[in-house]
Amino acid sequence: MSQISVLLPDGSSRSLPAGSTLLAVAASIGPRLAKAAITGTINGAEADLSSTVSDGDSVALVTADSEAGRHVLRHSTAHVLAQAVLQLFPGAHFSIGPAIEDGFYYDFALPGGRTFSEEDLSAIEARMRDIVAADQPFIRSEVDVDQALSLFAGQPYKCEIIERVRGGAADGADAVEVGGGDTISVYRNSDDFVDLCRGPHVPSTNKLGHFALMKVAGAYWRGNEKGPMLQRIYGTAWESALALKEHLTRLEEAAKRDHRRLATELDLLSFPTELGGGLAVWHPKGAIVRKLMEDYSRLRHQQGDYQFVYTPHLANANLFDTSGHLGWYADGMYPPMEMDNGVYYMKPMNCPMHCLIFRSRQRSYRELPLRLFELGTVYRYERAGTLHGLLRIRGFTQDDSHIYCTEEQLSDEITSLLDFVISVLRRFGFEDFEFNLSTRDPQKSAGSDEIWDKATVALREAMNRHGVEYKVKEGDAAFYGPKIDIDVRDAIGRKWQLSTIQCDFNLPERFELEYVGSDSQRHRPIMLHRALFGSVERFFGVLLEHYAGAFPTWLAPVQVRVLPVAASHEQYADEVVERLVAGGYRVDKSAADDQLGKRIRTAKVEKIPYVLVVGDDDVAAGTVGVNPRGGEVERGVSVDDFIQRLASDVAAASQD
RNA sequence: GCCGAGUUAGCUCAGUGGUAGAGCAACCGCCUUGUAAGCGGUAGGUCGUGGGUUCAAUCCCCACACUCGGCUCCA
Repeated sequence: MSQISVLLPDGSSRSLPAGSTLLAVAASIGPRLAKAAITGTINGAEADLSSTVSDGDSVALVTADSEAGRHVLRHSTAHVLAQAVLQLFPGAHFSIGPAIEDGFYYDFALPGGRTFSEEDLSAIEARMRDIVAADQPFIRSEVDVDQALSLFAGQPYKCEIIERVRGGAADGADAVEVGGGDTISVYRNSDDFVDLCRGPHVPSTNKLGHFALMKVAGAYWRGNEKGPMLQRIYGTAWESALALKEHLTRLEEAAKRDHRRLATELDLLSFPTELGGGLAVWHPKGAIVRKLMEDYSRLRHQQGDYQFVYTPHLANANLFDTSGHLGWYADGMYPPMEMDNGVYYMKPMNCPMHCLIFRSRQRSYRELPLRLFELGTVYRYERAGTLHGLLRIRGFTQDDSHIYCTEEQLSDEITSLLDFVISVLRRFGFEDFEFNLSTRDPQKSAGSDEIWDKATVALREAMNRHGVEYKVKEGDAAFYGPKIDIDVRDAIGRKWQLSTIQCDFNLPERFELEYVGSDSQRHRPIMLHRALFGSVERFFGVLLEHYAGAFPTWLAPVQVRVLPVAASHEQYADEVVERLVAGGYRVDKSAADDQLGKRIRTAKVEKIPYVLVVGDDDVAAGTVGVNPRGGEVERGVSVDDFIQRLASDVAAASQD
């Protein structure tokens, strides 16, 4: 038998008999790898371990503890889920089941419109474990469209996917199922279960097992809300029991940070039913944090040469006709209010009003860039099922600015805005930023191609000049222009979209905005929409989760709590409180009605940055015992020293 | 808006076709406390709202509101 040679990732080559499989390559490297490998790549293309390699191929093996490996595990586990469901629910239809971040899902339609219950999930999971224990191989084969249609007769969703392959329209989720090309690949696990799939898959179900079914939810077939609603089962799968456990622990930790839970526990705000969905009331402790955030924002805008404006919450429908909002987004606006002199709407955005301010008198090029800033409260009629705590809300306040500038100023303005955004967000403890450029969706946009191109180029140029890397989201722009969205990573690595910088050639045209140039001629300004927090409410929610409720000292609702050890120390405690309050700090006292340990615990649960304990020693020496959040207790600190420490703590986090 | 699950004391949650319970919190006592829950007592609920079934509904049915998990949407 002739020998072939394959190239390994480390640059070495290995000689094997012709017709060897990827698994044989793994085995030739070592028995441990042969056991750990679940798939591989041949010349960069993903492949099953059973694939044969050819002379000169570059090959690599994929183990379960890599991102690619986990992806395969999850996809294979999704197949096991489908098999279990088809066995337990005769007549069930299955549609698609991809791997997703941390897990997988599979969509089904049950006979008679039945839905899955929690108990069903346990039964399905048990059946899945049987399938894993049965050590079923994943056997790949390729068929043509007609063979595929007969193989999946009685499975309308599968047949629809296959038909789309015939029509050459397979893409996205379909491609995951069938791959590209004329032939269709299928994977068979047993006599009664075969699924469309591009693969690759683990060689056998015994490579799986560290999974859990998480929840069941409705999902539209092909994501089309006019199409049928399927039943989606979500699961998670990992390479080891430990990795699975760690994932579940991470979920628990994230749940503890849930801003809705923290908002209630820390008495920050609430969503009274009487108020209506998606509307919040801010309690004193939430309101002070919000005020500090807003104060900081105002300070930075003032320093950044922005001009403050105020505009009303209501406007005549004519305004939103002019702006185009009624044309494009009437569905997202609160319904009209009929009044004797016309129809009024709650404002969904501040920009039309800022345009009116620009237009209120003649403008000179010497005034540009003109930066109008407002903490402007807007109302959007978000659909009932989309509301989500502070993150998706119907009444909210934008730290909104509209910048009017000349075409020549555009690039500089955007470049400096990028600095401004990053600088402000850093003050709130964010360090990781990701930039996205959203481009035009021809179906949902106003304005000419030329204008859009110009705006898109300006945004690209600015990011290139600034040296930030960015991703492009095709067709994700607002109707009036392309935008840069800025995502941040929070303390536990979750991604949040916060800031936005949007280029708009459209509104200046609609409002016929003009300035007088140095040539004495009238010109049309360009407009930038931008928000840093986005929505103050949403940003507050993100901050709550980011800090897990433990606001840094400069933002904490209560910065210091003074605890007299016993009633005899109350007077001294009051003196300490008075001194701190006089210094401008937010301080309170917990009287000696309860035992000290109890009061310390309460303060810790409230996540107060500093707990000061004062007793006999302190009264005698003019000191305090300092118990900082997350730090070591220190006795006998002079009040002056503590104030100094507090001042530097507050300053460190808030100064630029 | 769609699919599913929920809504019981301020909070977290038990519970039953015969008008309700715990822990924490609150309040009142006792304790006089040195770094994460001292002890005892009291009060607190039209069981989300409105209809219906029933001798009887917090429980079963319907509608609505709100919440949660997704889907869709997000200027």
